[in-house]
Amino acid sequence: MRNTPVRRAATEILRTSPAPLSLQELHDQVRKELPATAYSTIFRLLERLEKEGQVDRVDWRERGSRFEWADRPHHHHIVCSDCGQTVDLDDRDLGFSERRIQSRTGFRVKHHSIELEGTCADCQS
Amino acid sequence: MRNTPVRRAATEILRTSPAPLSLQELHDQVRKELPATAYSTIFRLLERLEKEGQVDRVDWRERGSRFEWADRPHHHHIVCSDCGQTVDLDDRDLGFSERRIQSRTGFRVKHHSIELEGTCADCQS
DNA sequence: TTACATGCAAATGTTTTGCAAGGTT
DNA sequence: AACCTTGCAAAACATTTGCATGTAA
Repeated sequence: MRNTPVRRAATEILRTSPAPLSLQELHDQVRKELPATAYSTIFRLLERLEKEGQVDRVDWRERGSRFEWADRPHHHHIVCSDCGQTVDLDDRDLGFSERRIQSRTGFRVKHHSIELEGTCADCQS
Repeated sequence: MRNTPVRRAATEILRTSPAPLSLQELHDQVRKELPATAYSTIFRLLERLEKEGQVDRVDWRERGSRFEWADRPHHHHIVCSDCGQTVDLDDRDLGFSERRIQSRTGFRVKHHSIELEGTCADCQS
């Protein structure tokens, strides 16, 4: 993959983002530095990064697809519906085990997607 | 809600479907009985049934939004990626507890969405 | 008769693609 | 120079809405 300005900017933004970004959000942020950047360029970049496994896609019902840099191990998210704060959760936090599912259903589990929504401690007061 | 042919057909199909249906699939099935039925009619019907809580929406990453009759209690799904067979799972099956999340994160959990994909026992052989 | 439901067509919104021009190696 | 990337525009899809007509109550 060639080292171009758009790619440098986009990957830097993705790497340092505290929460997964939508295509639109990433495009907006890249354009702050490189205003001429096309939406389709970001589309193709994310498509490619996802295919190569450098970026993971997260699907939230109401918030659409979002992307995050794939440097952290497997995890899920809980998002605050008031302020948007996102916290990562791993399978252990969730009590999730593919083995348990396998023994209950006979299915061999390939993927699982778990997304939670709630109110963070700050927004509860 | 008025008792019309389209609604009778659509609700009967939804009620008896073994797995959640997409808008497109429901439209196709309704048209087997009522060929003139418009896509937008099914769109509006689902929109309304969901709003009234008679139908639940399920979001699968690659399979899009699907709808199921809301007569069963809260549950999730595991789908066979080979044959499409869908099995329901409840929170107990998954080891899931909102209380645990709450104590680990401080978040008060409002919703959670869990979708699994795998290979069913039949397709493993 | 009245108000809701439907079919049709078009508007919106989103995701994807084709292609010529420009940039990286 | 060769090939990959990009911007632009349009295509392909999917979702949603407006409106005149049909139909249940």
